[in-house]
Amino acid sequence: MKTIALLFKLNIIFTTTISAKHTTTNWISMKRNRISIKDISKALGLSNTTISFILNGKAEEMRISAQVAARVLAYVKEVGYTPNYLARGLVTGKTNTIGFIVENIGNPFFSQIASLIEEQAYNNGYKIIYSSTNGEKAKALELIRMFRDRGVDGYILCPTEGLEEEITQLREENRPVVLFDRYLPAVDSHYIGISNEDAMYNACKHLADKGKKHIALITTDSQQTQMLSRLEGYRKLLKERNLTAYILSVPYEERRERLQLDLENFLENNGIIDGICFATNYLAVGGLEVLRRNQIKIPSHIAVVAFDDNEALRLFQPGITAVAQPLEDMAKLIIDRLLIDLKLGKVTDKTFHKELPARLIVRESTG
Amino acid sequence: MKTIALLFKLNIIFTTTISAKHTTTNWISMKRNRISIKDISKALGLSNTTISFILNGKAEEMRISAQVAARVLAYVKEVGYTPNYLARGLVTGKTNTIGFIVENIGNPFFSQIASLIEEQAYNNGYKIIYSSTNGEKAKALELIRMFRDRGVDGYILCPTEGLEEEITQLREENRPVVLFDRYLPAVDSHYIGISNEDAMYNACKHLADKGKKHIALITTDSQQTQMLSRLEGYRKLLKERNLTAYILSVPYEERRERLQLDLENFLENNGIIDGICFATNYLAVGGLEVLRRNQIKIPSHIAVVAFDDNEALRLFQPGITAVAQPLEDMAKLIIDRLLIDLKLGKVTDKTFHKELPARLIVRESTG
DNA sequence: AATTAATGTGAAAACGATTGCCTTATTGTT
DNA sequence: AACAATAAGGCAATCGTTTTCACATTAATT
Repeated sequence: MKTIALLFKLNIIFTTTISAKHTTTNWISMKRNRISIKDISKALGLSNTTISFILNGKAEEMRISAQVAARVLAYVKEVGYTPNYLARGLVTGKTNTIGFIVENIGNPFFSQIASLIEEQAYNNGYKIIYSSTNGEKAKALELIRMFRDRGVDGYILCPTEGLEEEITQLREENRPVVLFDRYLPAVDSHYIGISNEDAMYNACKHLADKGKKHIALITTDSQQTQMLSRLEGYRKLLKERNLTAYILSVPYEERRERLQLDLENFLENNGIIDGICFATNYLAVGGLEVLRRNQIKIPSHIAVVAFDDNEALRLFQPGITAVAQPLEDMAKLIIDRLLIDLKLGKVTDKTFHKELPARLIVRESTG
Repeated sequence: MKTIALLFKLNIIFTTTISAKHTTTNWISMKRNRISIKDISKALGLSNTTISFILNGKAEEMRISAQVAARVLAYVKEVGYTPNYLARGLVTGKTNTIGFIVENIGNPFFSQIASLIEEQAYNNGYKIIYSSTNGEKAKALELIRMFRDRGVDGYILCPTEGLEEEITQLREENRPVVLFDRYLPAVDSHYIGISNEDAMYNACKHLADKGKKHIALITTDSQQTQMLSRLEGYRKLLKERNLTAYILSVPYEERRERLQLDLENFLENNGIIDGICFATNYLAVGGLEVLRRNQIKIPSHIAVVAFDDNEALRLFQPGITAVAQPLEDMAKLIIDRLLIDLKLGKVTDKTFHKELPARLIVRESTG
């Protein structure tokens, strides 16, 4: 027992610090106040070259004397110089920026992996520029081009369908690309994902092993590879157990609006269903709401398995068994792979295509 | 069922362009293949100036003849020229980029608002660079500086404590800043948030109205304004109803690890508690797990209200009443405000300080 | 016819780095 | 003493734009 209560001082701590600086310039221009290499070289009676070499750790290599180097570094620290990345990028063609394109950053799956990728990128000196496609090809294309125009060094993409040409193009231009979550069969590119077929197979198997005979798959009609593989996994299990398939395929474009109604109809028309696999997280969340509204008992009446795990599922009562993707591992592989190409300065010829195993988190204790 | 397969012509479109320049270098360098203004002016027998003016819509203003303009635009479209933003940024000092700093993009509250902000920014021609502070001042400072070095035009910050000087500095340099979720009392800056005190007051009131007499607040020891205000709201209601305060203040730094144990102890030592307000979303999620593990009946034994609404709470059974922040409105206000300063080219003297009302979503039907 | 005023363009200087190639000591060799 | 080799740094071009002037036509004015 500790904590509790406490006095909360409404802190006025900082009032002193605020006033002092920038008294002379009543200028209204911004940016002009930043110190540049030229300022440094002038102040120290050296050349830009020398400063630049020292700043880039090439002092020895370029035979700059240790004293000069020390003097420069000291001065740089003193005046708090930091390089202008735009200028540097202009000449080097590198920006230390990675373009990160997801379907929707508001989706927990993407935001979590984003969080992990961001951290790793950051640790390697890279910043992230991100944007969401909402699954629209047009937006995705626009984003890729915009990123290119801004000189991002590499791309992490959750591709929409129809991006084949553009991605091929990127690779031809020697711009490192890593796809994740899904890939494009017609394009040879690095890809990190999970073994969706196995994962879904296991998920369904779990239901079957619990004695469920009429297992449905709730999915979308999108042709994204991860969805197709999950479908395959479902099919495989059904075939193995000689079960009938019940598939509800919600139109991808209207997945938000239609899910609820479509699912209700589907269940009504297929009263025999006693198990459901949701092929992705938003379907699971929306679907569980429907089940609840219709007072369907889980898992006795219908048992449920969801793809992707997250807070919502973790807290759901009764426990929902879920397929958890190894987010940390994926993030690490993605970044590592991208960094290899980035360091190399060109796209490697052999593409890396890795599918990690997913983990089935069994939650319902009661059968 | 359609698609799949297709033939993707491995386009050789660019091979011509690539060879022409830098023939000497049999370099494998990238980027050199992009067409520049200079290429255009050369090809069309015009000057860079003319091209630039036309491209920037200043053709009329600069009295470029309509025919020339048309010719240039046609050619530009034909060769698919797009400007190099780095070069442009170097001279204009603008990058059309907004730095977006949140506590953790993996947190649904932040990722959802990020999604909304991104969309609005995008519609206004701005891109987002984002990063997470994890609540650490040092990381926040580093990020702000990194963003500055990259020449972002404006900042959207969810500030940690201790950022007063840096933010003041930004404003003095005329760099637009908008804070959200919380603000820094010692700094005069734009801020968009919700009326936390009222929101928490109403949340607690809801519990009190349901007859709860021993209402606890689960919060952190952070001095962030939004947390302090929520505490005030809680205090206000208790005072009004003449109730005793039960406050569990989890150390902010160890909020993940300690919450569960601290909460269990807290409840054990205060068996009389019959209502709980969670001051923020991760506390609610973690806390509800504890309540469930301890088989505490909600709301009959302990009634619960959570701050922030999200999928997890929406799905939780029994329904958990929650304080929902008006994310869309906040996002819109944030962007609008930032755009005003951005268009203006300088920081407006009067700061905008807006607290939107939050909505209490009552969920438990049974009392 | 000469001057002025529009019109349309272009030259060149930024912006702030990076980098290939020089220049000048200084030291070492024979 | 003459010359090469090395050490320590500097010059200036370059990246791709934007933007300030200046210049060259042509049309209009007096």
